[in-house]
Amino acid sequence: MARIVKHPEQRKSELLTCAQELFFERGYENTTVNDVIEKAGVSKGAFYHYFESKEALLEALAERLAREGVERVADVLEDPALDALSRLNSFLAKFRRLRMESAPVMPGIRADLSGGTSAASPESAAKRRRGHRIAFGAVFQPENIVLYHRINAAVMSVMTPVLARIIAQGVEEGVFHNMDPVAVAEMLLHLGGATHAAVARAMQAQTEIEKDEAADALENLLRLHGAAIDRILGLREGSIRLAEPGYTRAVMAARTS
Amino acid sequence: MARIVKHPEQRKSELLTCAQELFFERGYENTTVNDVIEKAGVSKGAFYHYFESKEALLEALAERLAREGVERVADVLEDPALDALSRLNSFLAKFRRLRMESAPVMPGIRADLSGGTSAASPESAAKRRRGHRIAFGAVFQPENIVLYHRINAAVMSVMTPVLARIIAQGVEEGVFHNMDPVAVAEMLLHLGGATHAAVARAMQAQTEIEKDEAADALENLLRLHGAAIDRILGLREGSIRLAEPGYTRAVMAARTS
DNA sequence: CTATAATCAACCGACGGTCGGTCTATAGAA
DNA sequence: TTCTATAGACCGACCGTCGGTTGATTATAG
Repeated sequence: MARIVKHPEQRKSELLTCAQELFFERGYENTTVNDVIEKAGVSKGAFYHYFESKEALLEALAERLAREGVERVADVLEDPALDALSRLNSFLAKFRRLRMESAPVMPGIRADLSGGTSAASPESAAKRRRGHRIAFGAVFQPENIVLYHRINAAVMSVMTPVLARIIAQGVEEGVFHNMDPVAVAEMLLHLGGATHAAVARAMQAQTEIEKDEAADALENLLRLHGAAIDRILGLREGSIRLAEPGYTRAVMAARTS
Repeated sequence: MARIVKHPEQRKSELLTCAQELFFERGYENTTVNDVIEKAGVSKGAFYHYFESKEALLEALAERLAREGVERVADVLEDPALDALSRLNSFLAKFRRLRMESAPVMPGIRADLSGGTSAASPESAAKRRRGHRIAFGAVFQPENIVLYHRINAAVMSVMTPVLARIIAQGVEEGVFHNMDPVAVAEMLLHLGGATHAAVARAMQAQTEIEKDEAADALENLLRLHGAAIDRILGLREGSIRLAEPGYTRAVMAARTS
């Protein structure tokens, strides 16, 4: 076969992108290395030139997603005008959005970048992020625990210090009342896991009526989680707002199947 | 080979037990079906007579462990003398103990029931529970996310309603101040996930000094988690006691490697 | 400055070994 | 006999290896 040489970085990135799409569509276990190299238009040898194993590929993907995640919340961290509470609220909002966007499918958009050659085109981070939204929401399917938990672990480990800094700011400002920002950060992120479970449940909804109910339930739950965070941080009830009303429903409506 | 026929229930149980030991020692992925049937002294055919797939085996194991888990906390649920707070405290203590016991290895005990024939002897639940303590603590190794999360999911789904009932009692008694017991139960159990992560970290400790520090850190964290639960439930600080002082250290000391 | 050799990363794809799962046959219970 | 439990040879998918190739880059000679 014709030999195509590319910048190593780009190749690696393409492989990751193909893997990401396939993993999100079919799940990690149901995707073979051959699937990935076929989609990327690369040989076995090339693949194993870049990644030690299929596992390593997953790990690298998790890391990349985690990095992209922090990039997306970077602005709320850097804005010096924000007090701790608003910073935390913005952070949580962005974080939740991040979570949900890796789930739903925007129907119809899929056609314009599927196919084996998509990887050949130059890749912007923005384009890859589109890939997220297009994915089949497999992260929420039960068969994909591995995929989800790997990504989640990576995201948590980069997000913990970030969140901890915000909390530390709050403690310094005297608005948050707790010790050990890092531990509290971990707890809040683990609570995010509870949210994930709830989102997964909501995603199971089939009929319109079920979806409506699920969306309501989810928003209620988010309010409750918000209240829990209020209490953990020693804030007035209602300080943390996890649920912008209607957002949940909007996201769910955009989802296919 | 000689054909040995047993009560289906017992066979199934033996297969589960062998699988449990192997999974805990080597992890799910690193255990082959052949390993399991060899240890159990059974043919491939027999195995696939009882379980549709390797996956199904894992699922069944997770279910059994979850069932055994509720059995072990059943008494604190049924004791009518307990008020909600003491019940919750006992529940959390037992639950935490459950978590930790599936991790450490009691050195030296291992010899007396290892080997391929152990499965042939009659099995009491008590003996199987010993198996827990004997396991290599692989549940805390990073390569065993699958194993851990499957078990955890099963345990959570049976524990949620149980915990919810306790919380509901507390709300009725007017000592807990929050709504939706089920959602709160889920949150508390997810917090348990944070504990797990911390335990996993503590388990990494190698030298005696490191272990000591890790034990201290872990107890601090448990106190913090306790405080968080206090706040979520609207209790006086110190009502929930997750860390019996010294217990953490004792458990860690009992662990090999 | 050009030509050529040497080097090395990037890439190819056939092949091997492992392992989950299937299938046919049969022993024993009812 | 019939049905369930058991045996174990066999199949095929799939991860990873390995020996080899290509082409860009750099060193060296002319």
